[in-house]
Amino acid sequence: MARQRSTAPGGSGHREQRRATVVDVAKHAGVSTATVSRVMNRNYPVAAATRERVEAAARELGYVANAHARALAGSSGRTVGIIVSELIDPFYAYIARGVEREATAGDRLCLVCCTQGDPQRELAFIELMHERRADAVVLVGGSVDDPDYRAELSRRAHELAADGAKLVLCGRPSLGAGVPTVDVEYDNEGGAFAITDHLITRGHRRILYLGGPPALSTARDRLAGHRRALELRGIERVPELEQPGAFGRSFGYRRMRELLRDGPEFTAVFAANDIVAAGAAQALEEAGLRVPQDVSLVGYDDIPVAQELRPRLTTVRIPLEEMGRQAVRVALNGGDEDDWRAPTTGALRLGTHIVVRDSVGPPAAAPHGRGSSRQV
Amino acid sequence: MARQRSTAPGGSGHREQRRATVVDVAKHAGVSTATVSRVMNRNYPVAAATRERVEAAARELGYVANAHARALAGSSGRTVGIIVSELIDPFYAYIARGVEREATAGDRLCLVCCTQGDPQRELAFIELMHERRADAVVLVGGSVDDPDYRAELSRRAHELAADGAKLVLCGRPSLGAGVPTVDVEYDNEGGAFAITDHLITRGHRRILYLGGPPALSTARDRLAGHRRALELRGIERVPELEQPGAFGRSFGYRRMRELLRDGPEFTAVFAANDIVAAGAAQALEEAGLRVPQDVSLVGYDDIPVAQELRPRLTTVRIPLEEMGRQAVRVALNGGDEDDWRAPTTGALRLGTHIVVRDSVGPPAAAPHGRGSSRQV
DNA sequence: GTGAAAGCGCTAACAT
DNA sequence: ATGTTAGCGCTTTCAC
Repeated sequence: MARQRSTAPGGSGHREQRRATVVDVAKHAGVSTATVSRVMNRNYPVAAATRERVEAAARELGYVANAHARALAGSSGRTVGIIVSELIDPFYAYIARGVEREATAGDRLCLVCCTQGDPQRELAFIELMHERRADAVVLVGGSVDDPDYRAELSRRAHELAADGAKLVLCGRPSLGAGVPTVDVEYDNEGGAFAITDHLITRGHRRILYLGGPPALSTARDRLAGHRRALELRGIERVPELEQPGAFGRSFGYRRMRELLRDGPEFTAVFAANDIVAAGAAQALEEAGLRVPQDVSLVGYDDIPVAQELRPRLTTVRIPLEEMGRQAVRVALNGGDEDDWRAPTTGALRLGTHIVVRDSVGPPAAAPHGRGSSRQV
Repeated sequence: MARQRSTAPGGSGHREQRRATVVDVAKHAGVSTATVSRVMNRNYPVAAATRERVEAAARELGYVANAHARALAGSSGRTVGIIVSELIDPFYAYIARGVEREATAGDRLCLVCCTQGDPQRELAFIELMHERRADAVVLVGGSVDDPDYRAELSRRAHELAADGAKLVLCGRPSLGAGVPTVDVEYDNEGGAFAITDHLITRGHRRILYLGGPPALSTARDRLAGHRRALELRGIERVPELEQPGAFGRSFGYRRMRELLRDGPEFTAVFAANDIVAAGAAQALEEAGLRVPQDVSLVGYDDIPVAQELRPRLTTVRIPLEEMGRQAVRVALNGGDEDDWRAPTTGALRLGTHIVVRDSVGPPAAAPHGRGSSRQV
């Protein structure tokens, strides 16, 4: 569908309202298009009087620059793309906020896409953003570990790089040394280690690890940190105490409920993220179990719901918004068309730390689980 | 700054990698650019064999279409813009989700901007999106009622319309009959009326209305609904029971705390939204007041936190995501360059309904407030 | 300080 | 079914 091209001159003296262009403005102001351009971009010496006239003409004609023509003619697309799996998930929303703010700060607009967890869609969106000549495409959150997928992603990264744009991996593992990406990560494994250790320090030995798709890098790293902490303290790993699954609230609720019925004994649960923790908390509540008296509970991410739960959730804080900011910051400044090493590759790893609130206590005298006495 | 024209990655014998264009692909495939275009857009008869060759050439050259050139040459920008005040606020996030999904469904990409509540920024973003030739610009959430601002907004609406694009007002009052906008609203006033009536029906007479910037249309409408319910039931309006303010959690918390210390008596609280309710809930909790035994509490929006609070919050549900969807749906289909009445103006009003959960009970024997006995 | 003109990469008539 | 050829609206040397 084309912009209205407006037919005909009509009989009346009205000129058809075709959108005004530089040419119109130039004519109207009695200058050349070059001058109009210079005025609009205010980046070139132009006589005050001339500028005044041009601006007046533009205003009068309701001139609105065409960003496409502008982008085509040379300068960058002034765009940053961000791809998340779900906008309403606070984890992604906070990162998106960081990206949006930094993009705006860098005088760019932000293209946003939601994959709903579909890697195929992710790839397609990268392509679309590349077509829009985005200066950077930020890929947020854990990724699956399919070789074909990684290969495709790498290919896209190269294509983008060939075009002077950057693919930013935010909170997911690097694609390897040869692939021109910018990596902005956080210490997933470390955070999980720290909070598990926190639990152990409080005396817990039987800790239930709950949630997180085993296929997602994020979830895998958290589980790895958890295991390392156990190992370091010489605590035997009990397979039934590892219950990965999904990252949603309903998973936390349902699985916890099942486990409460016929799962192993445990005195604490480490939910793979705060959302899962919220679900688990509900199951615990409905089972008449108190947190932290009967069972301790911790999460990961420190999104707002962590403070809304009762008791308030002890969890791992990630500098979400900061990650988003850094992602675009290094992508935009890290390779300013300077001829550094060919594809500018950056890496950044932000720290995490645990936030202690009220959901952890010493282990209950009678640990919870199959065959234990249940209070109801 | 131009696309990097530079050296190819690796030291091997690569030739200078300028981004491939239709011309390159055409040459490489031994066809004309027109054919390449037809293949890429798969919307025109092309011999299978030819198509095959072209596709191969494109793949081989790593051809990525230039969306700007494409947009310039005729077709639309394939873009929908959305402007919200804050992405991490679930109210906006859900609407944004609807917009994004519908945009994607309509084969468009989504430009997102956050104003952080600044009307000036809002205007600026509209302009930017117009420059990008967005097919629709969705403005989400309440607005201030400044005449100059409305005038500016109207001007932008006209400019957009002149360009075949639509300004969509989502959850905010129309700009008037003369202005070419698409309006997608929900029944703010009605929801407030309903939930206040719910409280009254349970026996409450002294209801505290808490939060919401008086300058925002959203907040004003909610307060209006509240007042109408009171009036209809013949309940006298007590000025001190109306405590507008902000839409944030901290406002709810602080003001509630102050009010608990030296405010008027009340048996129920109607928070202007769920976030404010969450803050109020905390203040209540800290004061040793139980909900709903000592005081009832309701909110507005029905965002996820409403289910996370204990007791679960009774509130007003708004079809947030649906609004977002409709916003782009009517904007995109409502005026398909057909020559209907000049500027296609649409309007849509979605319903709200209250969701009863556990935060409302009958009034406490001893109403809460200044001079009342407080349990601690 | 300002103008003229050559593209940027693509699509869409219009030919063939 | 495929090729030719104008532009789309803007920026940007290069002259003046």
